[in-house]
Amino acid sequence: MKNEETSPKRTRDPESKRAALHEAALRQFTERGYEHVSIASIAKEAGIAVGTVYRFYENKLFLLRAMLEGIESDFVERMQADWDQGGDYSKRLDRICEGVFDVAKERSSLLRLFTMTTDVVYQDGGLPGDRIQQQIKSMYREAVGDGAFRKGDVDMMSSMAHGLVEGAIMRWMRTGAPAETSASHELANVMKNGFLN
Amino acid sequence: MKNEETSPKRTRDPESKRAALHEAALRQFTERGYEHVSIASIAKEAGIAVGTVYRFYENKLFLLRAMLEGIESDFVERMQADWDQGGDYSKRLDRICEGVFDVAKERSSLLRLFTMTTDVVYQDGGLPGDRIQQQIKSMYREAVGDGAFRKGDVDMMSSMAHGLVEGAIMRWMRTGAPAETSASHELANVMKNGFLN
Amino acid sequence: MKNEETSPKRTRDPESKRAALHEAALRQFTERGYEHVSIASIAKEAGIAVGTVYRFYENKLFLLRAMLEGIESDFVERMQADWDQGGDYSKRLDRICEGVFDVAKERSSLLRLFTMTTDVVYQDGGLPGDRIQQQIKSMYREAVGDGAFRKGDVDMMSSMAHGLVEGAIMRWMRTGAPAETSASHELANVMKNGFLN
Amino acid sequence: MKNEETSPKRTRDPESKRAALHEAALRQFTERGYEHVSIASIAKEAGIAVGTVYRFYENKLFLLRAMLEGIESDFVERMQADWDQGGDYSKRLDRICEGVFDVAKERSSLLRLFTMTTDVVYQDGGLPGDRIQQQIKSMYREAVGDGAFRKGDVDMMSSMAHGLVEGAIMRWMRTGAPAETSASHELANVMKNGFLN
DNA sequence: AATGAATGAGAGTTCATTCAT
DNA sequence: GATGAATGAACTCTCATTCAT
Repeated sequence: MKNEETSPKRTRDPESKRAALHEAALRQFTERGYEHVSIASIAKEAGIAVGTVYRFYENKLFLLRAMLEGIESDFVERMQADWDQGGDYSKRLDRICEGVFDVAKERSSLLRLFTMTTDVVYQDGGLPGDRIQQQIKSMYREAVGDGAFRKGDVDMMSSMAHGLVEGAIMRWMRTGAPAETSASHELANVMKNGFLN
Repeated sequence: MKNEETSPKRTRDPESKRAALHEAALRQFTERGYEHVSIASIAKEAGIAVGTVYRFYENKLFLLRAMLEGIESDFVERMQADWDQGGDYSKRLDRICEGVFDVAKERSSLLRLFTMTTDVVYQDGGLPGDRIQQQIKSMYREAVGDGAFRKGDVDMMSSMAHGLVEGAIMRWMRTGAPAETSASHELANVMKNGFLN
Repeated sequence: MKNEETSPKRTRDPESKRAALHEAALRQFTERGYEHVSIASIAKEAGIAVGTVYRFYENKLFLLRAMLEGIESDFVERMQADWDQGGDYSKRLDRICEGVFDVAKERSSLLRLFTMTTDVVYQDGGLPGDRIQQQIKSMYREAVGDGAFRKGDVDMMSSMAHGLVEGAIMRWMRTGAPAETSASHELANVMKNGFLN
Repeated sequence: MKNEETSPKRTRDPESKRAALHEAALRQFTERGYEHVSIASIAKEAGIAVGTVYRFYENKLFLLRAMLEGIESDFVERMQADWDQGGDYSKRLDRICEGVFDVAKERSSLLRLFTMTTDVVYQDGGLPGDRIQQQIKSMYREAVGDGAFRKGDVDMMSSMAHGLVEGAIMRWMRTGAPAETSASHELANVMKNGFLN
């Protein structure tokens, strides 16, 4: 069953195909932008037929969404987990800042794609990042209830917090500097000064 | 300003044409997304011929860029002006925060477009917002030199500041709440706590 | 006839599969038109695999032809049988007219399909209906030889007779009115007046 | 302005283009069937660009319909005119039978197409030929009111009359025999015997 | 014999751009 | 300068057919 790349046709297991498809799509979407990438060109790079793409995903947009879906969850879940470890709020912020950089590192290509495709993915008024925003908001509310965070319009405060994190990560993504640990420390500091009582 | 109000279409004045073109393009780009808007449909709404669009702009992308160009400058210039009025840094931050909301308000449609088209405008690695980022960075550097701002990786710090502002404005853009003044106060507070020594 | 009614799908008996195939194809062709029905969708409704369709018929067109083939034979054979019972020509026409409505009734779905697919089935210059036409022609010739039918260009006369029958049946198919018996009487009357000496 | 076929691009008046388009479409639809003809191939034969086809017609089906539209009117109008000349009903039938063969002759290619495309043009339950059918029905009713035609289910009678005419014309279309005059006489005879009192 | 995943040619349609008028 | 008809490359998506399992 170990096909040696000799017979290009009708072989390989579905999951390796899906992986190749994602990989090719990710690379091309990131480099040229969703709208400028054709299914044909993705299929070609992935080594599958055009029709096969449509066995995996109903259409081009669903392909993009499927790829993006994971990353938002990754952030949300990691933040939740870090938060739930408890401890004082300063400690929590430290952990969360570390956590988001971890996820960003692991998923850097996808993250880049995530930030590129605003106008295409969510047409219903939703925005990519909304789930993360929600997560931040609920943590914020809890912390305010505990008297740990400064008061203010919750939506506005959590949106700013979200922007702060995004800014930090975007910066780090572009050059890798400052190193991850240092970056997460700087972020945590500003968060504490900006939002902690 | 000397439009006769008699025949709104077929205006002979080129600048009124350009204005109509921008208006139509802005509306359609914002509503349907750059890629899904055709030159023909913009031209029609603007009351000019397809070919005439190409007298104004070399191609579709140049039209978009031209429209976007202004808004980044508007922010940069306003921030610079507010900054240059001097005074202590806390005062400056107050002014700048007010200023950005002013610009955001005046240019809200364009700003929306600005945040929608990430993947289309800059393919060379540049990002929309880079000029604003630069502006923040240079102000940040100056303030650190004066001992007013906390030290840190300048790129990271200014990128976070940028994110913070963006988050605040995005929030405000989506619902108009909290009211402009209040929003700018909240932003200014977080900025002072987060970045001021 | 030994279907167990237990598991209607995945019958092992090839003929029941063929029947299911025909049934599904008939329904879908009639509803959506030959060209807009996919083999996959027929196979699905019939509860068999796509590949299995190709065990029964070489390709999609052969499937359609096979389905249609039967109905032309049905008409031809019934007309022949009714004619062969002999008696005077007026009686024969009565019988034949009854007969065609009988067949039309039994095979109404197929008949509808038959009238829908003109441009697809016969590309060689033949037309659906040609065999029926031939049958009518040979009966006509015989009746003219006997001095029972009016003379005239045999092809033209039998083609008109064919048209007359078709017109009557089409009318009846669309609404079921007038009732079968009445319809066949009206047809027989016109045939007698029109063609009998 | 008399372009000598020298510059294949961007010339010729719209009507010559539309004519070429119709001609090419008619030929290809007739020969290969609507579904097997691509817009590209029609455009090529017509000497225009694919996109130009879409300037004339919204889509492929509209092209077909536009081509067919005329012929039904031609028949209806001619029948009406012939009928309206008055005289006894026998005379009217003579005239009408001549008339339909005239139209059939003038429009023979279109007529062939008309009879080929049953399943494609009218999806709403209507059938090509329905307007002709209606026309026959209204004439039939009038003649029955005058006591000139045999009584019977009006729908059935007129549908048979329609079938008769169609049968005659189809026959004549296939080989051109018997000659037009003779063909129309035979048709008229059968109509008179079949329907006149 | 039966399956259905895989194929890829080919379809209809769109639209940025050109250029004769 | 302004126009908009014309262009044709390029797109997404479909589906008859094949063939490894």
